[in-house]
Amino acid sequence: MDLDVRRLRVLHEVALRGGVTAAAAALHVTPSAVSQQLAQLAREAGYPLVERSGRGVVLTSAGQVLAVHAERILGAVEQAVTGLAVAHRRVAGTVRVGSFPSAAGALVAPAAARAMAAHPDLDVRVSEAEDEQSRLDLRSAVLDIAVLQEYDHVPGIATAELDRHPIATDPMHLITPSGWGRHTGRLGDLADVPWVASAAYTPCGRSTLHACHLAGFEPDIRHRAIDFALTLDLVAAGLGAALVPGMALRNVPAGVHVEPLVRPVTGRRIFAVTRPRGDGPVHPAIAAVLDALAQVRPPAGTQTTRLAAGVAAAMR
Amino acid sequence: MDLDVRRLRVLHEVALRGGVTAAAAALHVTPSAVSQQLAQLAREAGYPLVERSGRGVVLTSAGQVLAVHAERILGAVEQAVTGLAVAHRRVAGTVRVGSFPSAAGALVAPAAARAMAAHPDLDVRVSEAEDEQSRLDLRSAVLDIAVLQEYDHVPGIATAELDRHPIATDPMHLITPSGWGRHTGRLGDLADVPWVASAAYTPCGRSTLHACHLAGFEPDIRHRAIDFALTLDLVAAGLGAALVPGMALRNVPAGVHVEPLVRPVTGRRIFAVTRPRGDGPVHPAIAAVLDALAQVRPPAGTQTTRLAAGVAAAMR
DNA sequence: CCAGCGTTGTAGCGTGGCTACATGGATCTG
DNA sequence: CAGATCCATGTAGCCACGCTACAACGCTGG
Repeated sequence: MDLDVRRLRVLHEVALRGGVTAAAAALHVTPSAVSQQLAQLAREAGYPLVERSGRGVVLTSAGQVLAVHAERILGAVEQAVTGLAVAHRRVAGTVRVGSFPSAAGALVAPAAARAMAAHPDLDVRVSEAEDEQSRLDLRSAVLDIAVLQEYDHVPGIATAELDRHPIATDPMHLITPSGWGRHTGRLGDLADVPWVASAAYTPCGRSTLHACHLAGFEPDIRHRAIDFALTLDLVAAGLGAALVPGMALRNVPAGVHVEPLVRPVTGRRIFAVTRPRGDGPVHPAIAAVLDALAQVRPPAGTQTTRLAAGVAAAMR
Repeated sequence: MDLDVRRLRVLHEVALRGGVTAAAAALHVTPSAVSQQLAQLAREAGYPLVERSGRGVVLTSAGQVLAVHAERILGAVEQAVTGLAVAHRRVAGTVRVGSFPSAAGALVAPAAARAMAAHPDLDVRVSEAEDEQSRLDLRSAVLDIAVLQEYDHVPGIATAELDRHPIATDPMHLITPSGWGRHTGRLGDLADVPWVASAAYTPCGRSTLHACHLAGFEPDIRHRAIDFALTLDLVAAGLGAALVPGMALRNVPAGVHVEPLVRPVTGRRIFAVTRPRGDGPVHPAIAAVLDALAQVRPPAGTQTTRLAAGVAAAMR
């Protein structure tokens, strides 16, 4: 009984994505192929692994057990590949990095360029995605590094069982139309103005709300943006004040006043996660990108604090 | 890059057996198939894994690294199967036990019968083999349990990186033709008689020699046996004295006097080894056989001491 | 230097996995 | 409550991969 890795990857993907169709999409095959592989794996394992539930499927207890082991096995395979690269001290190959939008341009793009310049055989690929999708893609080896964020006082994404590499802290800034002239840096002084915020389902939107509550008022949110560029434009148009992380302040349009938020001080932590490597080494190519991420200086105009200390050390 | 388990098993086998042909034999395929799989694996890994050396091949450094990881991966796969069986508390399947000759009949056969009687879905298969071959077959998953021996003062087989389960200690006995009448139990009193010993390359043969040296004399070894039955027949024929472990004394022919060796006291330890399971559980079927091995009472006439204590505990 | 062993290439066959399509069950909607 | 939709699973057929059998080649030991 030999439990092919290919099949185990299928099971893992079904467990991760919650269905045959989603797993098939992630694996770039048809649902039929996934279904057949699952059936074959169940035959080999001796127990049914999934059972139908409504429109979809759920894992049986055997399926859950095997899925957990599958992730370990896939990890062991990855460690073998890493072992080969480490033995040859070769920084080469493709590293796929997923990042939430505002860090993708400000942090990941320069880090990718820096890493590729330093290592000619290294190929870094960046993809912009929301945190949760990055996390899933990381676990299913679509990505090698996920750059995630965690706002103060807002529950972050679950990163247990993933390796965490701090990159930077990014304090919130208060932006107001220049014409207002109310530049105290204190949130409480802006309780009576209209607000611009990120969408309610985003951690930034939740963070804004929480910060206002800390300052003792309920913000009158008139406009909702997804992209920080729109937030800036709305503020530039005089339609309200907003709270944005420093990294979003690379290209501030005219008519916007920026100041650090001094009361209450709040912000977000930016960090990278990788698949757990146990007690083994990090793949040299991934280590090179993590290094570049830790060392990149955010573009002028941002107020982000680097956290290079310890990151390079943590990688080896 | 996905490194199929099947291929990794091929590499592992080549590393273990030291050649393509030997690995092919162990895997029940032709050498050509092994060679092709190896070439394919090298292509996937990105490095050559073997290089020709004289008539055979040796692993490159990359090959060695990958072989080590291969064993871990194969272990992880086995732990997955074990996890399924444990989750269903099902003592079923085939357990292959390899044993050195004298324990195979005295210990393993009754243990196998006992285990199969207790668990109807359990299939135990016994094969007699020398320690070193059992060890190799255990590591390449041809066997699930290897029953090995270790004589006092004789270097035993390397069992590092294998899980060890003590079964019994087996003290040496002095056997002499009945007619001699020299029954002191002391080796030193038999310095001037002819001897029968096991072949020089066997640990028992070496043990006999060492015991005589401890007693201060060089034995005059006239006859060499492989099987203890022949040893007994030679002694029964009056051709010499011999030193044999208690377990070999199940069917003592007429004309042989048996007494425990009291000076010097020496013997062998009998133990089972299994593939390392890390911090995971033992497969229920294997645990059942280990349990039976620990609990079996050696047939009447032997002088073996059971070591049941702690074995059952160690298994869970 | 030849015989033999061991590994590697090549042709051909069989197995197995994939796609495309069809089927069947469950949920949502008008 | 029926039709639409979504999701998983069977079926047929094609393609790719791995195996065997056979041949060739290199090294070693007598």
